[in-house]
Amino acid sequence: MSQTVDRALSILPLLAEGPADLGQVADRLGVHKSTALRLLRTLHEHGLVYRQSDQRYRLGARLFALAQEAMENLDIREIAHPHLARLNETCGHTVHLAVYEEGEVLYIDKVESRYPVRMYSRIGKPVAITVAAVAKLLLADLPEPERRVIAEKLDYPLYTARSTPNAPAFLRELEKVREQGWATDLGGHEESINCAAAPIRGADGRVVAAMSVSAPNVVVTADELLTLLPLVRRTADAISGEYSGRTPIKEAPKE
Amino acid sequence: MSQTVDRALSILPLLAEGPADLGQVADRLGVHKSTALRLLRTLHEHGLVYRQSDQRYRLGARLFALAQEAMENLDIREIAHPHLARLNETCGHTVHLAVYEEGEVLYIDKVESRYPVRMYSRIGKPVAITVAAVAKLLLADLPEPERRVIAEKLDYPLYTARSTPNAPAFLRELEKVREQGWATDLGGHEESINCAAAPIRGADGRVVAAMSVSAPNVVVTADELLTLLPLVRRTADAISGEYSGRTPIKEAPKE
DNA sequence: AGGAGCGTTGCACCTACTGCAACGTCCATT
DNA sequence: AATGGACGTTGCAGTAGGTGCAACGCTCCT
Repeated sequence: MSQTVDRALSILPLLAEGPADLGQVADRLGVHKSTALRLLRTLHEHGLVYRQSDQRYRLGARLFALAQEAMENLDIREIAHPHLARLNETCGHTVHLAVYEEGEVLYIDKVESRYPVRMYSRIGKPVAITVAAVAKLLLADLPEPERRVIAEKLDYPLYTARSTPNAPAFLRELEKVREQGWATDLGGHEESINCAAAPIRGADGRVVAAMSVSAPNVVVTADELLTLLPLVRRTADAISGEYSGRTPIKEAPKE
Repeated sequence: MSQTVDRALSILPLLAEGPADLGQVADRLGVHKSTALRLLRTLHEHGLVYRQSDQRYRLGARLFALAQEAMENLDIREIAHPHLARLNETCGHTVHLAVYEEGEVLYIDKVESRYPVRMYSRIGKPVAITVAAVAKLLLADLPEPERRVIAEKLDYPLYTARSTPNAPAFLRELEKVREQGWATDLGGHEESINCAAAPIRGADGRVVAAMSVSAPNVVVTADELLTLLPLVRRTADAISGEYSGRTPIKEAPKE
């Protein structure tokens, strides 16, 4: 491990606490002022550190730019796929991955069931937004006013007797889903199909995608499917972790 | 300037473009694989890079956290946000908040009219500094010699026929903006988009941020947008008042 | 089973990082 | 106005430690 880089990077969390001048940085790093100066200069050239008008150092704007660009280039699908495949190996059912985009919920990945009886769905196709378990999770995470606006605008087709009938019922369901952190669709879209879904969250805690397992009654009952929920949630959490770059940080660098 | 740190930091923008393996990083840095490995390891220990399951490297969670903290230290943003949101409620258009830092102008907040969900999506991106209304305001407030130096160094891309063509034109525009206390961008960046902007000032009268409303021609004409100018200026003044009235002291949490 | 590609490690060399001390500048104090 | 102190900055000599090389181990593909 590189000492110089290590020291330089140690400056960042230090500055995250608030602005500091050269002396303070040098002290807390345990190095000579001149050394700290050179490190700060290098950080500065890369825009990670900003020198405010009173000459003290602060975290710089390039940090946003980097984080922002990294977000954009992150492909949930790519990251999630191995997890989805593994889940499918374990339970055998169809696994879906979906995102919310401009008023629609879209399937962006799918691993087919090993059983001969499969549910129909297509990647890229908008899902039945008022009933699908993944849709509930994605909408439940939106700010309340927006949820309301969307709910009012939607149609509520009665696919089955258990379909969500209207906006108030939908909003109530969303509230419930939001609180419990998972969702189901028990025959709300097609009479014989049940789903259990869990949210995938980004570094900021917001829901960026949702995943589900689906199976028809003829293969497993709704109750049996629900026993998979912990597994689904664990898988979703694993994807969240990887997506947000959450490293099991070791508390190494003290002395 | 420290070579080692310089190399290490050069990895970050490289990874922001997308995941890369050791060989790719080493090649693009122009160093031996073993060197790149050690740099990456150090970055990894600090959580700035993350190693995904396929062993490729990516920017890590710590970077997002730091960006977040850096952003939170900008208390203008906190103060301004409710005002921006209210303005957005009133006029329905996109509202931006931007600051100047180290030769760049960056959006630090945005309220999007149509897709409030994606409101963080472009924050952190440098703006088109030669044409954006907020950029003109922020640069116009710099001391004259500094303005000139910056203006000389800039590129003047012709996004549209109305883009600022060169340094003299830009300096003239800045002078005008400085005197009138507001700025516009009428199709200078994208043909169909107009903006009207106003400055936010600190207690000492210096411009600390700038805000704007933007709307495409298809929604409102440039003239109609300009009728919002008084409202934008009043909002900016309200933020200025609140910002300068408050003690901008951020206490360090330890010691 | 063999080979290619990639990450990893130990090592010797010498780059370039470090701490020191001296200098410049700004500000507060006398 | 003069002086002292605090802080940032720079040139320099010594050596800590970063670098590239080459060899090794692993996994995956043929």
